[in-house]
Amino acid sequence: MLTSSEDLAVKPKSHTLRSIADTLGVSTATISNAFNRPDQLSKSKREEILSACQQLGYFGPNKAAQSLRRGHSGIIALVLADSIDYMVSDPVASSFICGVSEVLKESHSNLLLFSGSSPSINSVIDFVDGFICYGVPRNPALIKELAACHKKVITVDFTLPERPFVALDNRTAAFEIAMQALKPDDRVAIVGLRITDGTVTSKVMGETLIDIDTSVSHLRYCGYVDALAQQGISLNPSLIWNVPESSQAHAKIAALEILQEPTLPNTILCMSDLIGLSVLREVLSAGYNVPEDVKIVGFDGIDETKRHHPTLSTVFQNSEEKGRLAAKMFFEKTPVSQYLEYQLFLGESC
Amino acid sequence: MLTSSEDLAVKPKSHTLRSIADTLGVSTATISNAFNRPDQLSKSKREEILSACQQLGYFGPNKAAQSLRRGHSGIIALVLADSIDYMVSDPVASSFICGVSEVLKESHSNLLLFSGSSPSINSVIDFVDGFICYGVPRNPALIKELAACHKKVITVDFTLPERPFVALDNRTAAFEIAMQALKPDDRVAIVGLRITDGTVTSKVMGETLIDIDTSVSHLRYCGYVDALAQQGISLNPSLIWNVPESSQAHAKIAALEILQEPTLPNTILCMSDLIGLSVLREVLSAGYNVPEDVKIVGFDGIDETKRHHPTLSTVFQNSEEKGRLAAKMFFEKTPVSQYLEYQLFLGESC
DNA sequence: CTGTTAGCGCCTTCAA
DNA sequence: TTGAAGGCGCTAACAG
Repeated sequence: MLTSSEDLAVKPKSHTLRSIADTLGVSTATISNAFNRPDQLSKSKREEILSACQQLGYFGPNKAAQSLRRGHSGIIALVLADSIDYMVSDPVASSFICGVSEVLKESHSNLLLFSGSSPSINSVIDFVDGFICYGVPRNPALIKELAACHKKVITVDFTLPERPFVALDNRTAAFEIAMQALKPDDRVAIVGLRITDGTVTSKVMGETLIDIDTSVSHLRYCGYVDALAQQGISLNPSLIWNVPESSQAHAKIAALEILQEPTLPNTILCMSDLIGLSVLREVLSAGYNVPEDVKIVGFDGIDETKRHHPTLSTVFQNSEEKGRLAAKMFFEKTPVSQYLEYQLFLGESC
Repeated sequence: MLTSSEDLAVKPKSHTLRSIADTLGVSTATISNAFNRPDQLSKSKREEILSACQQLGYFGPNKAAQSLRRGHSGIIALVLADSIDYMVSDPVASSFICGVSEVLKESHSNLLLFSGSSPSINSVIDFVDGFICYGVPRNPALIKELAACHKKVITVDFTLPERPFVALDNRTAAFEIAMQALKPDDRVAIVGLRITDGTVTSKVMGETLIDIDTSVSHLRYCGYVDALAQQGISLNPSLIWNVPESSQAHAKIAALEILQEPTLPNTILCMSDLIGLSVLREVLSAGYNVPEDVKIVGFDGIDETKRHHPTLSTVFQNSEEKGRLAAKMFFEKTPVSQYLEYQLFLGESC
């Protein structure tokens, strides 16, 4: 009596497989099996053990030890292109995250959010079963690490040698939407999203464009240029801006600079809807008419474009579905790369 | 020569502390010390080892093993009130996540996103160093688990016995903003956010309100009721709605129902800005004037309220700062609970 | 169906 | 300064 009440009082420490086995008078394997391999012991014994554990406050084998032993944890890292704070507030990125998390939930896996500007994936690599990589990581070192990494890696909207990916055909989509907007003799400006490594909004001019051939920015840029060529329009190299992230604030700067140009471009190709909407607002509030004076094209198809008037012409992509695809792909034995469907949306902006 | 090139070719397997120690001809402790305790060996030896490891492609001790041994991982779980897909798209929640992630980055910790509707925290408890809990978890079982859990737990916007928390004084804030809006003889409706456990938007009527005394919903409700009492206004119990999550879609349903009421309320107290804005839109598009016919109050102070006209009266809280506070608190040895500042914002909606 | 054992990869006294 | 050894808590063969 005394002893047992003392035991209780003195036990703030948590149980282990071993300690439980001892107090229940069975071997550790039996406890382990009770939790992990129902077929290895009688149903009655199993239930007996499980309920005893419940009573004792033991909720199953330690996951960290389990992960060490088994070599997998059920945690999947989602590597965002940029810092988490930025990505979470981007509607396109957060839709993607939603899609991923939906599938992970079904698979009883957990989501580790990892920033693409972190110094190295090594701080988590041993904890996770692999990586879903959303966009080219801001830190180029991560690209190499992910390429070399021994764990499963799925890339999204860019490619890595030998790795399965899910992506939009950004080049074709950009080409097609631009073709809808462009007329011969248009004076065109491009507002690029992360087409250089610059961290402030500015004209691109001499700067070298970001060098990942398969990056979203590169492909959309090529698509726009393809369309210009097709229409026989020459692009004035001084009318290309770069914004480092898809936000109102950055885009507004570019928009204001465009409005300062000696001759106003009459067509502005933007690499995201957030940028497109921002440019649209500024152009309107400067007193111009859209699309009569200026035509504007966005990209992504975020909800806000539908609520806003004039509506923005854009490429609609289902980011949530993209997330689901990437996550499902993660769990396939032999994943095969996929392109995501998209739709052109012809709005009132051109 | 031959052997070394063969070695290289045959080595797809990754290194361990042991294997590295062997090939370098030192003990495992030395390698471990080189990475973890620079003071335990000569600077020169350390650098020699580190660069050899670099060469070999060994990037330091396995984190999973380290975590098992040391008992901590550098991973912190952020338990969201609801499913991840929903929370990420809520501007208030995502600002909070931003704040948290910002501090975690500085502390070189990683963020595990965990859904409040998960069946149990046990699936991650052994991987993480503790929990930051944003709002009352949808699954009540988690509340108990978190209360009993042996790891560090910080709660946000609700409390758990003996656990440090960061919160807004929701009751006072709700009281104050309601006092600004209310006039004696107002006919008041309340659109509550998760004030019951219902999963669809509907009138509350007989249903019991959510029973966590310290929950946001409960406190805001009390604050509104306090203000009504103060003004001598009686609340018609059939004019209380519950929306299960702060989204346009759900709020719209409540708004439309309110507009169907035989006598239109002239003051609508909403428990979030997303709800408030949605109600505002519906009221306007039904042809009523704001605030002449109907006054509307929101809560949170999200960006969109400033861009929208008429502007919404609301309580502004800095969610990002809240996130930072919670994360900082997590790292303190003896954290002390804190209340977050807030500001009343008097808009054109009342 | 149950128990024994050898590690998973590491850290940390302790002795040399 | 370095090396040897005992676990951290668990799982998967293998015996019994």
